Amino acid sequence: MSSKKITFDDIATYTNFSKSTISRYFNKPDLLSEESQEIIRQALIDLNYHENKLARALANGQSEFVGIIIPNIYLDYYAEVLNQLLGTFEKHGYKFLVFLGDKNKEIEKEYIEELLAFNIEGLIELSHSIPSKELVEYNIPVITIEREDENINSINSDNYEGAVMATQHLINNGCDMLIHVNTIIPPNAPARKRIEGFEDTCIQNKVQFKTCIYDFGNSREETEETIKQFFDECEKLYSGINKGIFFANDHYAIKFLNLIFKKYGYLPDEYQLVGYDNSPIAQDSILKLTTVSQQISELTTEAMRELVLMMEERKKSSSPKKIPILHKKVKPKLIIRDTTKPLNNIKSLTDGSM
Amino acid sequence: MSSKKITFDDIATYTNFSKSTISRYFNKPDLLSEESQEIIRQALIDLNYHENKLARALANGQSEFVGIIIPNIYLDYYAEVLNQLLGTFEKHGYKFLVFLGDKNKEIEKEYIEELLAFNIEGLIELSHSIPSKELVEYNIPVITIEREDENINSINSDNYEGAVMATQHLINNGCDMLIHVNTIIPPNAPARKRIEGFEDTCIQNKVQFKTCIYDFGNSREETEETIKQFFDECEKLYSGINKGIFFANDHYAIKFLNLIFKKYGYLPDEYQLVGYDNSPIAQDSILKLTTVSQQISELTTEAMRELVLMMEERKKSSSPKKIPILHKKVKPKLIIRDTTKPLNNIKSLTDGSM
DNA sequence: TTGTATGCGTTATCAC
DNA sequence: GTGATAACGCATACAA
Repeated sequence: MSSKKITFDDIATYTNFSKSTISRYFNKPDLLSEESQEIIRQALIDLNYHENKLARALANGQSEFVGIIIPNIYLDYYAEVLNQLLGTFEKHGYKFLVFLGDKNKEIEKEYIEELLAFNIEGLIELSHSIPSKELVEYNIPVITIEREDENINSINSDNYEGAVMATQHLINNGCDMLIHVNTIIPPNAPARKRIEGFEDTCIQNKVQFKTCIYDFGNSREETEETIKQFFDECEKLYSGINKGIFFANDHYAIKFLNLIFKKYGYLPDEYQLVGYDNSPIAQDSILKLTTVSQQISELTTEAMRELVLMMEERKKSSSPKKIPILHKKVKPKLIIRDTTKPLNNIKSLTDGSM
Repeated sequence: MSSKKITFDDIATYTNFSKSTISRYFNKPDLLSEESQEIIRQALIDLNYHENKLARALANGQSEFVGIIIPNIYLDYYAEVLNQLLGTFEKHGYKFLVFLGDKNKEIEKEYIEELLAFNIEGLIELSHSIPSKELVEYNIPVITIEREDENINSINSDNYEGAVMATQHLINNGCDMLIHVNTIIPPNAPARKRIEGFEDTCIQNKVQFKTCIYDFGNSREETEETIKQFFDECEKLYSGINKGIFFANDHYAIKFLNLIFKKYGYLPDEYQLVGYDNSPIAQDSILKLTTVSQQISELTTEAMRELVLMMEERKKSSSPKKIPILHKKVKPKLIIRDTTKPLNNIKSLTDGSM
């Protein structure tokens, strides 16, 4: 039926206009008279025309594609980031070509080549394999989210601030011993700032603290085993002390919480837990977890805003125009739920105002 | 530096070959002599050539694009499906253009138009808005996953079988009262089969049962409230009876499990719970949940396999070739964990063999 | 084994 | 306001 492809040529013959006029109808309709527009409009319907954006992209150099390289989508954080990014189609009209990165640098570079072969107008990089120094060399608009970004534009959550808020909250609640549990983080990764934020806050408040860095392995089992060991150690070493534990993510915190519940059947006052990420799991657990939200929605909105700016800029002036590198930070939010509560002592009252 | 775009023309001049020969180097290299190949190979490096797949696609009609329309990515199930689908790039080489569907039919149809404008070779539809009858009319290879599929090729999890396995397991374990909790499911949706599978199995085994359909609302709060009411009812109506509860998904089951733990501090023998989906949460809960895995990996592998077949077929014969509609089912898997266990009575021993 | 000519469906540059 | 013509970068039928 409508199998044969209708092109501008067909419409031109049908309407007795030229190809150029048909093209103008789409790109600069104001140049056409009202009647001409109406004639073409009708012809499109009569002939059942469907646009070919490949041809368009080839001719004008604008693919409307944005590439995304993301480590995976089974982690809540990445899934939500991708979710939000894809949602911006309505606003900006860019289509997304998505690749799963983080295998190794070479493979990821092949992905970028593939994306470039389709003339992507911009790239959003969440994967960690390619140093920012090399990303710059592709000479296209790139924005990174939550990764090493020394030489390139980026949007990051303010990890330092997030850690400060979590730590201060635990201190305000009257914890006497602060513990931070984290995994091995690559140098330059923004998440490292959480450790600094934690330690600085403890020192400033003159409170006892300990930073525990573990290798959590690559499987659920290893992670659970590691948390279990940490739990046993806590029970043994800090029994009777009011502990405030700040975990690097919600999963570690929930695993810990489950161990506590299995042993006690409830969360003893001497334990206060704070997670990170505000993943769905933080609300599906036996007690709803106090956590730090990275404000993913703002993170992605900002990322797209900046990327669109860069892409627009590029269309106008072909002059490279050396703008200083942009590192934007999004302030996280402490979400207080049921795994932290003020202990009944003076400290928690005075700390807030001092 | 390497800003100017190198084309086949440049390579042709550089090597004293013609454009066609350069093209052949990429598409039918065997036709070239070894020396010619070597010369061109070197020229590509010297000139720093980068292929333009837009031009290629325009010329040969093969975009290498597959469109995906998926309701969202914050639900574990969809996130994992997308994760797996994107992972097939290594195997098949198709690039994925991803859209978030399920707003309404009109918008989703616009997405499809957009995808068609980029000459996608095939479409994977997970969203529910567009009836299969209308999907067929686009006249391109389409495969649906877990949705209404009357008029179109599809891959579905065998929901009936999944429900049977879950129910039979509860019966074998000695439950005297079977309950199935589900939400309001649109007609024709494959998930409906779970209800049938549950009820049929109960009837066959002559065991008491009840099917509870609730409107779980659109927010976490509403869902929790509904589960809470269901829990209270269970406690009141079926106290002392060995209940086997089969939930439509892991989230409902976990919410229920949390309520039990908050009340009792453990899972009493009179409760046995089975979820559905094998979401990550099933293993992060206070007790690891017995659940039915949809075998997402096989679901997506099969989907891509079939889609690739259809796409290949289409390239060869332009004859529409009426093949019968394919409805493939993937067998789910019962994953037994800590929320079910055989009760000590004869029943659990004999039931299996009868 | 390689070259010539034409087409893919648009946009862009002039010209009228 | 509108039209002719040359790009865009590659593929392919037909020659040689």
